[in-house]
Amino acid sequence: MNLMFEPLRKKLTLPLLKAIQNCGVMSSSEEIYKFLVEPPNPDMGQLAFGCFVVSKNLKKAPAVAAVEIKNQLEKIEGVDSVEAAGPYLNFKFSSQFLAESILIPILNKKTFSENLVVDAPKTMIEYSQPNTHKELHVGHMRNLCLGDALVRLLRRSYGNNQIISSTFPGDVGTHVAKCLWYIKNHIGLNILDQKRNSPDRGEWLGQMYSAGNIKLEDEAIVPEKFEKNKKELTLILKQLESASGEFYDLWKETREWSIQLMQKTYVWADVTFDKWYWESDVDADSVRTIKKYFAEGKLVESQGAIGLDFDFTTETQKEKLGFCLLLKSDGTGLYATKDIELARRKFEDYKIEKSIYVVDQRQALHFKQVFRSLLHLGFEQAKDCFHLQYNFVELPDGAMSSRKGNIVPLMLLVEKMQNHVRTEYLSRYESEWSADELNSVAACVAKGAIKYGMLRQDTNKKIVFDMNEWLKLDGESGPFIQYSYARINSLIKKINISIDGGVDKNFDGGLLIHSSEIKLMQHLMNFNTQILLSAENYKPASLCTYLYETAKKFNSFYHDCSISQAETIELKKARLALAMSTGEILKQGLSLLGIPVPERM
RNA sequence: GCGGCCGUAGUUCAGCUGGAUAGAAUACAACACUACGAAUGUUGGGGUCCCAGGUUCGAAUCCUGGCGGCCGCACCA
Repeated sequence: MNLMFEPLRKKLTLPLLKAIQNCGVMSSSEEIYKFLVEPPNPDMGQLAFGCFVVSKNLKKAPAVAAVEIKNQLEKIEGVDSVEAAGPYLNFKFSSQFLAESILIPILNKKTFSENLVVDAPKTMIEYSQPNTHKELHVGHMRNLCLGDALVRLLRRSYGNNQIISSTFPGDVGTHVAKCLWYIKNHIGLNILDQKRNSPDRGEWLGQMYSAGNIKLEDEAIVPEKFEKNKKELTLILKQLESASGEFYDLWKETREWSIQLMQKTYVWADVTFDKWYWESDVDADSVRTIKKYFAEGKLVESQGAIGLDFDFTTETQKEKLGFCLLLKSDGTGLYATKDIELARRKFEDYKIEKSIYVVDQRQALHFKQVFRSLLHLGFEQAKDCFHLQYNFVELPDGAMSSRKGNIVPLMLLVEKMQNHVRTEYLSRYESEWSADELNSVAACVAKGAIKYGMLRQDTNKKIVFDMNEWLKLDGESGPFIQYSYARINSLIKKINISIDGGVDKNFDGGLLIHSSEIKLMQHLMNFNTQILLSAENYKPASLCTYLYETAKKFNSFYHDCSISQAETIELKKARLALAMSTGEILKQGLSLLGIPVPERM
């Protein structure tokens, strides 16, 4: 259940409820809280109540209802004026009240610790399902950034203990076989002695996979070669399955190389998982589980295979999800087989009530079938399983595919971005800052650029990745927000005044009357509402927009209202408090997106 | 054929659980640094919100039907 935590809205609910009841209409605080919106123009006030709901019950025009409610409204402390403007009641708060109820909780950090929701469900978020023996590319970056931001947003909203993050790497399967096949048949196993000590052995495996795939596709048109290759691949897969033989040993060793490369990426992204589910671990059990369900009569047989049919029409039901195949006619499992077993483990091992899967949109039907199957098998939690689908990252000349080998490796983007930031923007500090600081700031800004770029766009729109466009860093970007933060930070250091008794105590908020100051405060007011909205709608992109607007509103304030040149020391203190609050919001907000801030840049 | 997602300024996108005059960025034009950091700010032009119906006091937003693009639909993952 969501709490009413936003102080300005909360302030108006009770007086409004009373006034509406005096007009003879029943309502509730929750309803009123929900219908309080921001006027289009901040000069009209900070909050507006649309009288449409009331007018319906009153059977009067909304504008008439607005006037009637206004007449019933008692004086509210902190509210300077109430105006009926057409169907709306506009409330203008005093600067004093705005500063007290918005800035002070930010400065004493209450804003960042108060509860937003009670009775939140225990939730698992699975994201990043990388394959070993392949290299992560910029497409995987979208998944990683999205999943991580969701974990952070939901932890803030639901509480840290309610959220479990997990990953499900694919460390077995035909892609592994293809990679090993190519090394053995076309490179020779001797090379491994040399690769063992090579720093790029993980990347190299990815290249071997691509090369193997291309080779196999080329040779598939010659029937003899096709048959020979198929036999060799089957042999490899059999060895992996039986956990013995030279390919099994090879797999065990090379798997580690890939995992180390993944870890490197996760370290870069500041991502950690509470639980790693390995495909190799789930694989065998999944087939056993499905066979058990079949023996219990919960599944059907069709054309020698086993699964569930969700394509039927009866008098009461209509389903068009197709046939969900769970066991092939040769008795082996499929992707869906593993996902059923995986879900079972999540439900039973962690007692989760809600399960989120961050996977690209091509899997939409797959997850519909899996969730439907889980429900059929008696898992009520399936109703709270959610597939967060996102669209692909493409290159300007089309789709990216590690099979074809036309990928932009994820760490290449990171490297290019860091170098770019270092040479184009930070070179001016070359003589002033230490090399360590230059490097760490470049890394921080690059991270901001990449993560923000991946998150700012709505999940169901595709991203066309153009390296040159990404390196531009102007307009709505992560570094724009980081820059605003860095500027606020150095501003605070330079102003060099102290606020008696700490910044959260003694400043006169009543002095903040410039429209840029009011607009900024009004915007800061919505921080927690915005977080909850982003979390519950699974939309980190909306938090991106919010933070970008925060930075822009701060920039306007910065240009309109000088702090160092403020007329009085009191005004200086008040403006400083506003700047500090904004800096805090930017820092905390970015951290929920997984983006750090530099102290200077 | 069936299903999912998308269609808003030249371009990339917000807004979509219905509400006040549809917003940014970019590109283009002009202006503002002896100044708390110009990775900035201010101003300007630029729109049949894919089309047609419907619901409503009110539709970019909801419903129906089209059109266009991408994706998916049984032994791959």
